[in-house]
Amino acid sequence: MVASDVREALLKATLKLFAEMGSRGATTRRIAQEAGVNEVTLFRHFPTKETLIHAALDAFVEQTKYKRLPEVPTDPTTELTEWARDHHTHLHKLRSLIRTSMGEFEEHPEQCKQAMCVSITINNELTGYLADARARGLLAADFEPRAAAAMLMGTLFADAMGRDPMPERYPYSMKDGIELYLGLFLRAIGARPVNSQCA
Amino acid sequence: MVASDVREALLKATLKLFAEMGSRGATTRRIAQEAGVNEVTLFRHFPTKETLIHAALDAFVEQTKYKRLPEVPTDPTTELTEWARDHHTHLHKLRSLIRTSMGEFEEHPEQCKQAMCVSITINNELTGYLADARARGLLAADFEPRAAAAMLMGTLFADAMGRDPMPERYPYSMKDGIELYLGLFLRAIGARPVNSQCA
DNA sequence: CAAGTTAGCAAGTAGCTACTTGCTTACAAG
DNA sequence: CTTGTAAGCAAGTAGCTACTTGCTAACTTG
Repeated sequence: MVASDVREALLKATLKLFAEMGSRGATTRRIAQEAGVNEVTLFRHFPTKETLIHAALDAFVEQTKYKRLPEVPTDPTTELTEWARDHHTHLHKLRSLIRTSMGEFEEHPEQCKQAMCVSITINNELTGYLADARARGLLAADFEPRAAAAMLMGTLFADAMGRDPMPERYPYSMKDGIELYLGLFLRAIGARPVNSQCA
Repeated sequence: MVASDVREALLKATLKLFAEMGSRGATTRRIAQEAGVNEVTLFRHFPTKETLIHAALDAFVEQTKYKRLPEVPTDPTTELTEWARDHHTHLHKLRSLIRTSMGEFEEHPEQCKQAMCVSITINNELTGYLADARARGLLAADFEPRAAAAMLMGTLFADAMGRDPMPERYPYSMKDGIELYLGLFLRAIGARPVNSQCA
């Protein structure tokens, strides 16, 4: 086993255990065992547990890929629906990690911010897209792109985080939910609805 | 000090420390110190730490009060705006506790559900209100109340949870945010907007 | 073949964890 | 005044925590 393999195995194991039980629960013993290496080896690669967790989150953020919105908006209804589906899938896959990171905000604010920085980028991109589409006359003229972005992302976020703790609140499927949310959202921002009665 | 005072102090201290550092971080030693009692006294009142945390969350849920929507909807714009303001304040006050509980879902799902049960009730109430208002012709006829409720609550939830870890995403004040969200939401569900151009 | 690197292993550090035991003190009710 | 209850305190349990030390085995590279 090459040194870089050990390092990678440790980062992967750390991310998994961190998502499952937080930084207190992800003990060096458990991480080493999950990675299949000796605990001493862990400390030869990372001086402290804190360093290891930081590196694991860093590596995770760096390798994260997300679907980008088109630079030039042409069909908000289609483009936003497709984007929302992808973003929700992304959030749902990472729900444990996100919940754990946010849950540790009080104790480790920097660590939490580190994990959340991707969503800030995505939020900015969505805001920019909405502003562009509005400027091009594809949407209503009188809405605030930042708030609309917060609304769509917040809705998807809450759905992805809340589905397993509160299934009663989400009786419809993820797929149906996104369609329903998008229907409402598109009407809110004045996009061309499928059955337009008004504009 | 009466026995019930000790019990209450322990429950209060437990809730505070649990919100700050989760069930692993809220050690019996710290809880006892925060409550101003001896650690042995803690175990005389609660056989295990688990029991104590459960009781603390139980007491919290029981004493939680929230603003109710009117049973008969008459003015959705005003009523929902007022409700949203109150609900957001409520979420924001409890953000640490909510984040921590959700962060521990993987390890303690029942404990998480216990803390989240209030929001299920609130969600049902909002859904009912929207359905009633729609049936009375105060809103558009073609939206899904469950999805709309999830959207409004999700937006407020994400705002309240995300404001301190990601201030960049919420450059506007809480008060302004709610107004912006409500403007969008009311248009989505076809409520009488303040400056109507269409219906 | 020699030298350096990397890992495993056994053991040990000091400190924290939930929880227990035995004894003492304070107070309130009969 | 006596009795029961609730609390404090000191000490101890067994086990886990991050992290260290010293030594050995395997592999790679010059």
